[in-house]
Amino acid sequence: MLETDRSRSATHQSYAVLRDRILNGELPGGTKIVEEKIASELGFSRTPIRESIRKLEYEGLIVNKRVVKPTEKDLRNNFQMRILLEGYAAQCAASFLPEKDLQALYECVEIGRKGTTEEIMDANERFHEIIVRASNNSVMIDTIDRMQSLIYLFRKTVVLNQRPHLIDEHEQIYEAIKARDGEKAADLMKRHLQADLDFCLHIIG
Amino acid sequence: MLETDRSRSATHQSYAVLRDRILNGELPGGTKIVEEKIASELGFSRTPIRESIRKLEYEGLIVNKRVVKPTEKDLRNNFQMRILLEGYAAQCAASFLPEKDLQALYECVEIGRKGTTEEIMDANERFHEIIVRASNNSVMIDTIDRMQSLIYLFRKTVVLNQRPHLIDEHEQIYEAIKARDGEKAADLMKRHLQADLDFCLHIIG
DNA sequence: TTTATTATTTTTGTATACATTTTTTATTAT
DNA sequence: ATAATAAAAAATGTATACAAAAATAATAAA
Repeated sequence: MLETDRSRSATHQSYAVLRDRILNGELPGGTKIVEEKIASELGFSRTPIRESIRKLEYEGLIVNKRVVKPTEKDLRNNFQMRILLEGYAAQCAASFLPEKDLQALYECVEIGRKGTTEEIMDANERFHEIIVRASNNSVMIDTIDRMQSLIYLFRKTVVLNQRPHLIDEHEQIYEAIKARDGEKAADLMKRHLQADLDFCLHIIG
Repeated sequence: MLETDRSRSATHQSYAVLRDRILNGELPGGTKIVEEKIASELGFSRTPIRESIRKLEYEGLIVNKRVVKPTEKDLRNNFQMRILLEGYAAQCAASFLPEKDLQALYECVEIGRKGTTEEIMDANERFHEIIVRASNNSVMIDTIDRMQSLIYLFRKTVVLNQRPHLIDEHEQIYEAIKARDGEKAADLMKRHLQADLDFCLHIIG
């Protein structure tokens, strides 16, 4: 259904719409966000709009009342965080990951080889999510969650060019986790993210 | 001056007051936070109070409309994050830290030995802050900033018992940074935070 | 007494109005 | 024409009112 979902709060609805409009480029970086304008556009009052804007500010999608225009530095900063957190998470995964999740991880690799672009993107996201959850650390999970939007925003420009070896790297990480080799899993994950960053930087540079 | 500061917004004022009341124990863990009650208490309307509450929720000081009661798990999660981020920051500091900051770092160590309890606490906080800033990564800096309140809340119970070797450890970290030994600085920082965590857990356990 | 069910009250969510601040535009002086 | 200032407009911050939802208390049935 495409009509607005009356079962959720106005705040939640407007947040979701705004967020999507930013992520899909409908509201490009630099766009001024004016409460009243958004409010009348979406058919809500300013009050819930205000709250969604605040939430988007916390996620870094809105800065100074404008849609963020992430810099190369932002990209580096976010990836450096991911390298630290997901590296650690991969190590945890090697120690703790239950069989069920291990299978799910492998499915992501398989879809990465055979799926449609859409499916591949989902699978990649899921691959990382499973590993992050293995950290069993809600602070980390929430932090990475908050960073997702910004990273996605950047990735859009990159995503159509499928990066070579991406799935191979995932498979290697999967193998290391399966073999319960924490050191190796962490190291591979860090290299994987670094390569991803380098690829992004190369494309936009 | 103790009277409310009219130069700042109601949102900012109420945020600061609420935050402090939570941190100093005036609003102990588990206390139900009711917008209307706080509003009339502080002499503002619900609108700005609502916003401050949201902000405190993002910081983790309010959960489900109640003042957070951090668990041992929360403590561990937060410290694990700090170990990763501040370990990395210490490494950066060894590479990049300007002379001026290096001196400031040493002053923190000195105050740690000679100062009053109040001064020591401030110096300890500053010591870590200088190193975190050396990461030159705003995402990291902001993340650690957001975690401070929760950590402080927990620390309150521990802070009166001065932990042995704390200042010695700071000095060692300072020395490693001064010697531009990134590996060592990171390693010492990680051990330092782990020791801090263990001490906290021991006290509350 | 305990458990369901229904009133009642409290609290939150949202709309609206107005006050304050910020931004833009117009005007004047250099 | 440029910079400084004043006037106007726009946008945000805050208060208040009411509607919806959630929590609590009261009542009835098992």
